[in-house]
Amino acid sequence: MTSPHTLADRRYDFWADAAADAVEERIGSEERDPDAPIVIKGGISPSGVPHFGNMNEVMRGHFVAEVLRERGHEVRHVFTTDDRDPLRKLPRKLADLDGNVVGLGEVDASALGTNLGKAYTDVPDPFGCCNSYGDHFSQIIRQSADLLGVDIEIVSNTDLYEDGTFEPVVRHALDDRAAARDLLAEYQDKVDESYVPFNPICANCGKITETVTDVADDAVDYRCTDIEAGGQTIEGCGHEGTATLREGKLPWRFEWPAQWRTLGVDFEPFGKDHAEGSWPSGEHIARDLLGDDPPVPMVYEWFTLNGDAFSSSEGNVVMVSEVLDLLEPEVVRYFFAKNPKRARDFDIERLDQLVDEFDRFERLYVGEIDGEEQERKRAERIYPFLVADPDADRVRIPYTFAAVLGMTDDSGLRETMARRSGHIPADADAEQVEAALARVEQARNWAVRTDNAYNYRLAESLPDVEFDDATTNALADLADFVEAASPDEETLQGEIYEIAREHEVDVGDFFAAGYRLFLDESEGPRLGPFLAALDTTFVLDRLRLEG
RNA sequence: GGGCCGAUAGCUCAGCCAGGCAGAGCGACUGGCUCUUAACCAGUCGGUCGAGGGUUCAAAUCCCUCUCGGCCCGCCA
Repeated sequence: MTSPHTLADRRYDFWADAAADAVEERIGSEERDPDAPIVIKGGISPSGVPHFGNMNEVMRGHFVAEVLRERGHEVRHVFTTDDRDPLRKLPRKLADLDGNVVGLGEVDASALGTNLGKAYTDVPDPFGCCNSYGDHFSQIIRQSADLLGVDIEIVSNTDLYEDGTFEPVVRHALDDRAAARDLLAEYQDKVDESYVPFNPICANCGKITETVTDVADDAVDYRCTDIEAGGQTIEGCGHEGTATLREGKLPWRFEWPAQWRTLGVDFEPFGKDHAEGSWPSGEHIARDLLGDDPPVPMVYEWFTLNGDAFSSSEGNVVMVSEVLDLLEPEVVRYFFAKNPKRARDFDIERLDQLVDEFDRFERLYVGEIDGEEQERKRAERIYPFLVADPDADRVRIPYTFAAVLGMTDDSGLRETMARRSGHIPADADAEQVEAALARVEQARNWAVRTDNAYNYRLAESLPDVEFDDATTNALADLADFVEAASPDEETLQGEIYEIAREHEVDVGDFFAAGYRLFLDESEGPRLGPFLAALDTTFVLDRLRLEG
C-alpha cells in the first residue's frame, strides 16, 4: 500500500518538490513509456457552484506540474469533470457564468427536481446558456482555473464513456466481475453476489440505475429500480431494457482507476475524504484487477471559510471570481502554495494578514529584506511559481493603505496620497505607479465587503455639520494657513495641533471635526498627510464650510 | 468502536523528514517623530511547542499512551 500522506514531507522548502521526486521515481519504472508526457490529474463533480476550496484540486496538481516542467519534463495537466455522476440533490445555491450567485428559487427548480438521478450532462442547464447542468458548472471550473493562471485540459467523463474510451475498461470489469466484486467487498460491506460494477442509464427515464439483471459481451440488461441515496429515494420507472457499455457508468471506486488507466495518470492530489476510502480501494483495484501501477497520490487538507466548513448547502461558499475581487491572483496562489497537510482557514476579515505575508515573502525573494535562512530559502524556491515575471522593482502598497486609498475614485489623488505617504518612491515611473495602484481596487472591495476600519469614503459634498465658534474659527485659520504656506504633510499635521491649542479646542475634537468634514466619520487616517494630498481648493472650501 | 491526519506566541505561520539555544511576521504595549488617529522609527511583552510517559548527554523533533478537532470505516462521489 502506498500511503497518500507521506509525500509532503519537509525534505524540501517546497512540498511540490517532494511530490515531483515521487513522480520521477514512478516514471523511471520499467513498465512506463519514458517518452510519454507526465500526466497530472485532478477532478471534481460539477454538482454545483465550484468554490474556492475546490481549487485545491486544481492548484495542488498545478504546482507539481510546474516543478516537473522546470525539471525538463513534458507535463499534461488533465482535469476530469465527473459529469456522468447523477444529480442526487438540488444545491441551495447556483451561479451563472458571470459569477453571480443565485438561489434555487430564482431558477426553474422544478425542471431540476424532475431530473434527479440523471447524469449531470443529461440535466438541462437551469440558466439555459450551456448544453447541460454539467457543462455549465464545468465551464465555471474552467473559468476559475483561468483566473488563477492555470492551464488545464478539461476532460468530460461523459465523453470518455460515449466516445468509447472507457469501453475496454468497462468490459474488463464486467468480464472479471467476480474478482471485482470480491475486491470491492473488502472495502464495502454491501457488495454481494448480485453486485455488478456497472450502472446503466435507463433508456426510458434517463436515470442511472443500479439493478443489472444480465451481462452479455457488449451489453447489460437492467431493470430501472428505486435508488436510495443521501437518505432519500429516487424512484425508478420500472423499465426493463438493454444498455451498451457506453450507456452507463462505472461506480466511482472503479471509475477512478479507469481514469488513471485511460488517461495514463502519474500523479493525482485529492482531498482527505478520499484518503481512507477511495484511495486504498482504488489502488487495490488498479493493481489487482486492472494490472496497473496507480498514480502517485497526495492528500491535501481542506480549507475552511471564515472558520466554518465550505458548504454549498449551508451557503458558506465563496467562488474564485469573488476572491479575485478581493485579492491579486499571486496572493491566492501563495495561499495554495502553503503546506497541503495543514488545514487552513480562509478568513475574509483578515485577508490583510495574508497579503502582508505575501508581500513579505516577495521582499524576501527580491532581497529587499533579510530574513532567517529558512524563510529566505522558502521564498527563493516558491516565489517564482507565484508570479510569472518576477520584478524586483515592483512596488507594493500595503493592503490596508490601499484600502484607504479607495476612499476616492480619483486615480491622480490616489497616486498623490500614496506618494506623499512614502509608499511610492519618488523615482517610480508611470508603469510602476499603475502596477502599485492596481491593488487599490481589491483592497477597496475588501474594506467595503467587510465594512472594516479601512472603509473610508471621501465626502464629495459638505456633510451636515454643526461646530461651535471656536472650532469654526480654528478651521478657518487652518484654511488660511494652508492657503498661505502650502505646507507639506508634517508641517500641516503639526499646525493642526498648534491651531487647536490656540483656539482652546480639544485636540481630539478638532481632529474629529476634520474627519467629519472630509470623511463624514469620527476617525480616519492621519490628517496632515491626508489633507496635504487633497486638492488645495477643495480643502480650503471644505475647511471654510463653503462646499 | 477501528483507522488516518492535524495541534508551536493573542492571530497567521515557519521549524519536525535527518534530535543540538523556542523562531518570524502581524497584533498588543511602551517610547519617538513639535503630533491620541493610516504610515514610519526604536524597544518591550508574549510559550507547559495539546497532556503525560519513554529513549537520549540533549526531544517541538524519535517511540508509547491519552485529550481535542477534522476525515474515513454505510450509500454516494
